[in-house]
Amino acid sequence: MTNSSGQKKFATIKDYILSQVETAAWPEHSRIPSENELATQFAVSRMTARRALQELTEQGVLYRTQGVGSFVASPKSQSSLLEIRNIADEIQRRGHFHKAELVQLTSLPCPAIVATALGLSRNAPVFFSLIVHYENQQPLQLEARYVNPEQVPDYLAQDFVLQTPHEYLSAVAPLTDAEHIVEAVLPDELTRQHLKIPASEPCLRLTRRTFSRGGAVSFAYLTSAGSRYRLGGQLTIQPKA
Amino acid sequence: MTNSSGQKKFATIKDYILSQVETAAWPEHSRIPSENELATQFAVSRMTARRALQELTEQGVLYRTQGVGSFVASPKSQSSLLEIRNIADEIQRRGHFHKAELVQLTSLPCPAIVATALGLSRNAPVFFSLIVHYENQQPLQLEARYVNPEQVPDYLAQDFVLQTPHEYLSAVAPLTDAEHIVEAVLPDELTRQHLKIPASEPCLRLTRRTFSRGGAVSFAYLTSAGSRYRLGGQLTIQPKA
DNA sequence: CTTCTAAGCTTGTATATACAACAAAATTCA
DNA sequence: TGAATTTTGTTGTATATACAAGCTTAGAAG
Repeated sequence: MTNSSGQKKFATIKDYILSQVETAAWPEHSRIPSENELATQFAVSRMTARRALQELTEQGVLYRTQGVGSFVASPKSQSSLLEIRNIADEIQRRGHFHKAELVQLTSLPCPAIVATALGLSRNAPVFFSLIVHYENQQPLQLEARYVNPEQVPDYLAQDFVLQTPHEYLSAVAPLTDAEHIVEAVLPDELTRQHLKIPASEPCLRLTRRTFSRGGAVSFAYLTSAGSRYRLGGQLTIQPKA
Repeated sequence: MTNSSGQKKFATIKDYILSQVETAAWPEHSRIPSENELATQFAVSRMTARRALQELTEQGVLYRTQGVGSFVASPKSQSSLLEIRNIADEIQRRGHFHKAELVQLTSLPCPAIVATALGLSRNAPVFFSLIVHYENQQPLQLEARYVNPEQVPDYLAQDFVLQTPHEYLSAVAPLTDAEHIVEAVLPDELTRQHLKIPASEPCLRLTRRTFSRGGAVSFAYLTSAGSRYRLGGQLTIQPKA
């Protein structure tokens, strides 16, 4: 079921398409290879190639028309997406006490709860980033973040750049313009996958909503494996000096 | 490709599942028929039944676990943040001024995290309560709490001045999905002075901000010394080892 | 009793095939 | 020329099959 790198086949094709789109090798609104062409190129069945195209369509990367083809969707977000990716690199480069890895960065139609939280219309494009945080070489937290694309500059300047998830928990300043909710949940599929925990292991999930004068800016989930992240562990983190 | 009504087959199955969920014929967190069972029941292939289940999972109606089955998701989990916010607004509007008011919601099957914390068996009935704390006639804290039913009398007698307006709750919102609203921080100066605790002692801080379209309307928070705060003990997650 | 193993279920991935629905291009026909 | 028709290629739906991956339970082994 997997290729030489252990990755699933449809995921390999997704990565390929994403790289073509992000590097603008396939420009906006350009027609991309058909299901059959991709299937031939990657030596998979059409249904496998189709799955890659379909998931990217659901994530807002592509749009497809029956009888016509598949096309690269509005990359208005893509320049900003690259910005966020650079910032994730910056977090890692600065050598905070934990390592962060950006595993997914896409623009996707707004889920209902995010639309409500951010005051966006349903299915409006929203930035979605997925970051795995490590401590002691072990995946510790999974951060899913939804960002209002139109407010990215403010968001970057005020909030995102220099703050680590630990600082989210300990710093007081953001409290004046943010809501925090910590809840105990069972891990969703993404969390299970990235933290490598069983479905039955309870997690702590931090939900954070950030506001600017213009309104809600971001909506983030930060999920931590319960067995690795005791509440006491959170409390020992030093506050921002 | 379509059935007698011209509807697509997977859509027919989706509608069926949705009707079962919406009428609570299949209650929350209950296991629903497997892919093969649905395929047999509707005389379709497993992949068609699978598509119905998959799309409903993506929509948050179901959740699925490999090797186990498909289950009815809790719709409240997607909107609980807003429901809690509405309750806070409603409490403030109605002008309740008690030191601590227990607004009991329901008894729930014990989530895994609570089972771990309280030492109950999984899915055993547990008391879920929502407690509002007031100070200086201002709403100060909104607290979600799980209680071991067998310990409720002691709990009531020892800790709180309580009122239980069931009718109020039924009028406001049925909050059947549990949320813990608590944040872990180190104490600030004010907290240290009033609680007489060292700076290194962890605290639980709850924050509550209420917004209208014009901006922030109210802000409520409560910081409690972790060692004195009963909820902290309940929420502490023990490592597996 | 505990621990390990195997069976039997579940969902997840992948293949090969077939036909339907649709749109654009090519062809035919007036 | 211009309109109607056919062809071609695309995505959409559906089936049947196979194996992988994961969880639970039953039973064997110690």
